[in-house]
Amino acid sequence: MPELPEVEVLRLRLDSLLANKKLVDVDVLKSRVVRPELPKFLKDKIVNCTISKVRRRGKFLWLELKHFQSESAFPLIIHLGMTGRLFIQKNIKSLPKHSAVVFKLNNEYLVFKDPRSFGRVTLDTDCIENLGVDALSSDFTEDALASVIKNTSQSLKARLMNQKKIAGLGNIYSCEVLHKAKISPFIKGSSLCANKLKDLLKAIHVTLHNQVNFGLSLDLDFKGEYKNDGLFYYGTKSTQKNQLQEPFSVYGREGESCRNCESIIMRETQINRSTYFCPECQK
DNA sequence: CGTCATGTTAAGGA
DNA sequence: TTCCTTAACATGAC
Repeated sequence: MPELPEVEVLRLRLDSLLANKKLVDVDVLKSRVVRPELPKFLKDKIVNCTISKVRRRGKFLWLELKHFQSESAFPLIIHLGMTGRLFIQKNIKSLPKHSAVVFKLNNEYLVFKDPRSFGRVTLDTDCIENLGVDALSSDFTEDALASVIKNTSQSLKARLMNQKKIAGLGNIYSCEVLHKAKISPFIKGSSLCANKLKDLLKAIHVTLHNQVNFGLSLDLDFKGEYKNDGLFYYGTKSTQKNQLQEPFSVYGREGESCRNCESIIMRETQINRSTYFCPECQK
């Protein structure tokens, strides 16, 4: 589920559903997902806290918690990893397979499920303190982008995916953004001219905003099924006929033709991931 | 059977 | 020290 637009859509929906609700209990079913602290420590800290706000930076989501007497808030951080999903159930008579953590509220349950267990629930703030600038924040300027992509031996795409430099772009949207800006994923960032740098910044903004709007347009119902379950999921294209499709330009389109120039989209391995690109548009 | 998958990070090398 | 590359984590879809 997990790049910036999907997490942002989830954040907006969760914020309206969870604000001012109280955490009554927590049940950790997959202890691997709660790390590095122990599940008991987590439970002791968060039970009886109230959720004041749901926040996000990059792909990290957190519930801002307050103890009933205390003024200060602290974050309960949730990262979805590759397969994490969050949804709300009225009861827990049947929990989905691979449920990892169940948060009990007064009249409902917030369920975190994660088959691959790459996701994480934690009180340890190291992971958000070391993040780079959020790709949708107003601090993500031309200067910020320039300082991230120059003075390195890494390829431009590797740089875009480095969360310590820019928070929010993953493999899908890094491919998409570079195609939109018509820039090769394999070049060094230092070789980008000023105009191309502007194109790239704009492509990042437009692509991410469009995807957030797309996600908000989906009809989600938080029932915890694979479809319409409260998650903006990139696999939605395989659901109902009247559902909008996520229109990727290059990602997952190896062998298909580029919509700009008709060339065949290629796939190559780069930093252990698949990079999809148009060899004509992105020279 | 084999290959691929939206992500992070510990460990090792330069 | 810092910066970079690789392998590993665990399960499912095709």
